[in-house]
Amino acid sequence: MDTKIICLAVLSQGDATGYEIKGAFEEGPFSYFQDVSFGSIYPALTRALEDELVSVTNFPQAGRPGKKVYAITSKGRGALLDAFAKETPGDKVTCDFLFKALYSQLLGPTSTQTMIDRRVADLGANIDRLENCDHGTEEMGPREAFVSGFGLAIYRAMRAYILENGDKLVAADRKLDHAVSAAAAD
Amino acid sequence: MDTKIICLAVLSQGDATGYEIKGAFEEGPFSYFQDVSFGSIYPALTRALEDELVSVTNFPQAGRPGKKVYAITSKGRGALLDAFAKETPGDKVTCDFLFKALYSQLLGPTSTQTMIDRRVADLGANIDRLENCDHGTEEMGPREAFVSGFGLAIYRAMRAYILENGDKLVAADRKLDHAVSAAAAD
DNA sequence: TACCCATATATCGGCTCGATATATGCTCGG
DNA sequence: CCGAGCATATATCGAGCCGATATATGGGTA
Repeated sequence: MDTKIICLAVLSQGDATGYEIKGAFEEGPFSYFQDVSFGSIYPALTRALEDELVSVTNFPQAGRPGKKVYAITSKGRGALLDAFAKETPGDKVTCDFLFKALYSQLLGPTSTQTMIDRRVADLGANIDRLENCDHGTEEMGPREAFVSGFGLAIYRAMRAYILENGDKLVAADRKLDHAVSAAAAD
Repeated sequence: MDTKIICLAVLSQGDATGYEIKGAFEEGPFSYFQDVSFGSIYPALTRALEDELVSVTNFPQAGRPGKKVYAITSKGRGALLDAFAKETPGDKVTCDFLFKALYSQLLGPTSTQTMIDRRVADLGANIDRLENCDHGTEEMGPREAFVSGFGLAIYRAMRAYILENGDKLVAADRKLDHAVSAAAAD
């Protein structure tokens, strides 16, 4: 999703600084599907300001760099609604693990097994985080619960699949290893 | 995954042109988790050539632009192995649908329902494609089967979750709608 | 015949990420 | 009691990526 739209969406629920916009996604249950870097946010806010989609108020602070609190304008609200009305591109599971799996013969059976174990552990950590988040501190609305539950369901499905089929990947690499050894013995 | 590494990985299984490297991912069962654009491939191949990770052979063709067939070098093989040995960043489910779901009050119940229906249909199409691919034409090795099966499992989990919980999202938007109407009536 | 598609390479603008710079107060461990 | 590191807060830069566009032409289809 376009950084400009992310900013507008956050601002539609209340004024915020660039720092706070990043904070809305970098931790909490939503970091699994969306994150934004400062290198995107600040230029995006500047562009949005030029297009009059947002307005700024400066709050100089002693010592620290002054806060710049952004607010969405009615033009910005229109742009946000337009973007939401447009059709969304399909989902994408971006995952280096899958790419490596496709070429696991480069790793060999031992490293492949290590990679699988690491991925399962990683997914477990993510699942724990989302589960605890669920019972967590502040009240979670139905939308937040839906998105967080979605992540939980996907992560569980990933782990289950890897746990069930990972050995086939290792077996393929082991078979190739034997074939190479046999050829070398000739 | 770095485009340079994608190119090297494809070339490790045989010489290819830039056009063929793109073809390896843009269709077939692997497009769901990885794709590369020409705008990335050609510059990446040029850089790899400068770093002596690949070599080229030119095949001028009558009429058409000449094919440039790339081959991986031993230095390139080393770089590929290094990249595979490094730890991978965790998976990411990039999905505009989830972002919109988080802010579905901007859409209202009707549009939210439409969005959900469209997403379910879309996922169904993807599932069909992966299922048919599975029984498909050419022989699929265990690695290809693993990756393709992974996609199938994830898409099914997504669809199941949305089918089961989508109504909660719509209900939240409907409730808000009523509240707004009541406030307007005051 | 006209049009679009497949083959094939290449570049450009705009955008994104990750790293880095700047500036300061607060907290925690040694 | 002092320094390290972290939280707050903005901003910029280089490298790389995506999508669109340009170029060139043979083959198939309406």
